[in-house]
Amino acid sequence: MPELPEVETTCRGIAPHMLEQTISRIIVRNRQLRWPIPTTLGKKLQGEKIARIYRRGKYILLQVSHGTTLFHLGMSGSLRLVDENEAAEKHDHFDLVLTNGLCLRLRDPRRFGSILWAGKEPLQHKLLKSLGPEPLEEDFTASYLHAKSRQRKQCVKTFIMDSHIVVGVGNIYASESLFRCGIHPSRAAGRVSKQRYESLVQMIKQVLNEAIQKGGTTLRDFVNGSGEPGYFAQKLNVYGREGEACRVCKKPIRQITLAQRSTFYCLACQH
DNA sequence: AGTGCGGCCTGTCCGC
DNA sequence: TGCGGACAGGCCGCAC
Repeated sequence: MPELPEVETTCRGIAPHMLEQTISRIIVRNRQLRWPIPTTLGKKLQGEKIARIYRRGKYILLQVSHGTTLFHLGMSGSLRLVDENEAAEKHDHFDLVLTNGLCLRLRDPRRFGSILWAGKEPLQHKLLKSLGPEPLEEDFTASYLHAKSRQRKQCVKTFIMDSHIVVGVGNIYASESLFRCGIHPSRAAGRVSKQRYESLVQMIKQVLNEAIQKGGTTLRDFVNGSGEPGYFAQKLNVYGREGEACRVCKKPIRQITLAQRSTFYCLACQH
C-alpha cells in the first residue's frame, strides 16, 4: 500500500526518535516475508548505534557502523514506534528494540514487505542499484522521461510506475498525476510529447509533495510512525472514484485495468 | 532489451 | 449467515 509519501512520512516520523540510539535486540516472530529475514540480522544489529535513517524509493534504510538494513513495506506493511512492553498483535512480525525502551515494530498482514541486510554499500544492493531517479530530486526531468520513453509502446501509466524509470510513483499517485496534467493513462509512453512530459513531471512532484504534507494516503490501514493515518485521501481526484463526478467537468470518472492494476481517469479531461 | 504476466499473502467486501 | 470470487497502496523473476 505505501507509496513514496507514506514511506517518507514513516521515515520522518521514526528517525528523530531512533537516531543515535542503541539497539538492544531484535525479535522475529515470523521470518517469512517476501524474502526471509536473514537469520544473522540480530547478531549484526545487537549493540549497534543507529547512525542514519533515510529513504531510497520505497525502501527505508537504517544504517549502523558496519552496514545497512533495508525495510520495504510491500502492500500492507507499516512501521511504528511503540513501547517495548506493548503486546504484539497477530501480524506484528518483527521488532527492533532500543535500549531507551522504544521498539520499532513491523506489522504486515500480507507479508509482501521485506527486511534485508545490505552491507556497507546499500545502494549497490541488487534491489537498489538499478532504481531510477527520485521523483522529488532535480535529476527527475521532462528531458529524462522523454528520452527514456522514445519508441516505447507501453502505456504511460505503467511506464511511470516502473521503479527503474522513476521510483516511488505507485498506483494512486500515477492516476492522480496523469489526471492533473490531462494525459490519458493508456496513451503510449513513446507518444507523449516533451511538452506534456514537462507538465507530467511537474504534477508528479506536486502530488507527491502535497501527499507528504498531508501525511500520506490512508485507504484502509496505513499509519505513520506514531500509528496515525494520513489525510490525502480526501484530496484524490480520480483514484477510487469510479462513477463519481469529475471535480472539473462533472462527467463520471472511469475505471480500467492496465497491467493488472486498476486505473482511474476522466474521459473528457484526459487525452 | 522491452513487455506482460504469475505469484507471493491475508483481509475485506460483494453477490448469490 | 455462509461461501466463492474478486480485489487491494508492490514488484521480482521469468518467459517471450
